[in-house]
Amino acid sequence: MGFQERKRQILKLLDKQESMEVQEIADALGISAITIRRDLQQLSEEELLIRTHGGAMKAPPKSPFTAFADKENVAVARKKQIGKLAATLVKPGDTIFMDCGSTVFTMCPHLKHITPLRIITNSLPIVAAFMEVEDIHVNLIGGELDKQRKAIHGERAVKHIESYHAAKAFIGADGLSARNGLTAFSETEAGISRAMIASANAVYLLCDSTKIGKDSYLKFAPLSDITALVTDPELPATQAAALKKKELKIYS
Amino acid sequence: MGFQERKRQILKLLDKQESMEVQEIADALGISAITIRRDLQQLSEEELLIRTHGGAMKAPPKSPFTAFADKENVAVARKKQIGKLAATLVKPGDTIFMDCGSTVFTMCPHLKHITPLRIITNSLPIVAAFMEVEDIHVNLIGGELDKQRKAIHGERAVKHIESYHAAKAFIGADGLSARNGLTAFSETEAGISRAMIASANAVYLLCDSTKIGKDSYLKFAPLSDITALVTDPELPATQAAALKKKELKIYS
DNA sequence: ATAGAAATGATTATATTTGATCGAAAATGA
DNA sequence: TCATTTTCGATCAAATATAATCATTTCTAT
Repeated sequence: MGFQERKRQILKLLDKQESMEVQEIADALGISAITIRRDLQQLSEEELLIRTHGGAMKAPPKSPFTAFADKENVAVARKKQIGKLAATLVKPGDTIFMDCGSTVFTMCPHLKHITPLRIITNSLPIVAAFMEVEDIHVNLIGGELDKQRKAIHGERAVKHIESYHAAKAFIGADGLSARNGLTAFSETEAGISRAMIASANAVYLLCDSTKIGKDSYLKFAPLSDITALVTDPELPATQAAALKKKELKIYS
Repeated sequence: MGFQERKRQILKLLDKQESMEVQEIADALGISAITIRRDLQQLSEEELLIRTHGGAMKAPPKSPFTAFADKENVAVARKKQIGKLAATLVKPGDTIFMDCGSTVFTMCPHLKHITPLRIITNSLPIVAAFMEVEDIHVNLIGGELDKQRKAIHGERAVKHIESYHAAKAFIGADGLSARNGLTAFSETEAGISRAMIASANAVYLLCDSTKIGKDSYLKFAPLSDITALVTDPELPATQAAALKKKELKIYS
């Protein structure tokens, strides 16, 4: 068994075990502890795991192109549910806006068979997701690359969106409340969302229940701007009631 | 069994096995280990697998952005030379256009330390290449996604380029001759190149020697539009002379 | 058919990798 | 705090893989 192969094995073991001791790994692979130590050193230099005294721990998930940053990894299951549900609102032949949030991204796997479809987006992970899909046409919004969010932002991007029209827009938000409507962390992202809202017939807000009833710092759109909220079933009844009172339609 | 056939077989084996040792492959194909080693070296240069001490591993699934189509794999070494040379023309603080050709792409590794830098491009592989580079600012041209070329094309993309200005443009071509100037296969790509030429102070054409003296079907720019040609040292003297006669500067 | 080119295989010298040993450093428990 | 135990890092020797060189075979074009 070669060097690289062993590295893979170690990582695979760690994937299940969360953390392991040197001797434990050595026994599992039938190889001397000193060699395992060398491997661990290299792997930790590559930041594929965390070296500890006597062993190693699983590395915090790295973000390649398609992955999202750490903060996004909360409530993954909930987001996936939302993505699946939101995808049912899309029909073959639609033209849709999709913004760069991680919740919106979870729609992608469910969209692949709703063809033909035209997607206008500023999100690079979304572009990557449809790279191999024949009948989905992608229009990528141009502008400044935001490396952290893996998306395109800026004034030019807003202009770009304004020159298009779509039947439906799927957007995210960092907070949603009956009182303050849609709120966001980031000014630039909010600008994109606003532009999409303005250019779409129907606007669907994808927002998991943990964000509902909470406000982020920037108000960027009133509740009346959105056609419906798509969320998960764990939305507390009191929150649901408050939103319905404002005549907001809710899918969950 | 020919050389190409063997390569295919090796890749097929690896597809199932995840990783194999040299001797293992040699036995499976009934061929000497030394030859397998040579094959593996070539295959790893083409990035179709990962060479390890004692064997090889399946190539990691390429990110949908970084991979180029197969036809690009010809003349890899030549292209890399050109990329390295062209990168020396870039200075810290520059704003540059880069088009979506594979030759232009080879500049990327050499640009990572020329900072700060501002790159305006329609190429997704280039965007991916600089995703993790702090001091390189990327402006992605917006428009229709061309999945095959992993680039953005279309009328909107041309408009986008026209609204910017850059000190230098680095572009490719499918053919170059003293008689017909720059030629291309694809109408849409030619449109992008033309727009970049029009909005840059200096235009550098990156073109490997196999394409020089040949014409593709669409003439898209005269020789006088380009500041200099960057090519490899294998350019035949007769071709070089013909181009120099037209007052074209050549780096090789 | 034959010369030249390319691919393959064998051999040897060089590189890497592996495992062992031992002194130094770090963790553990009183 | 100190002593004990464990782990770590460096150096060395053995095993193994590789690169380089050359001879042989196979293919190609005339």
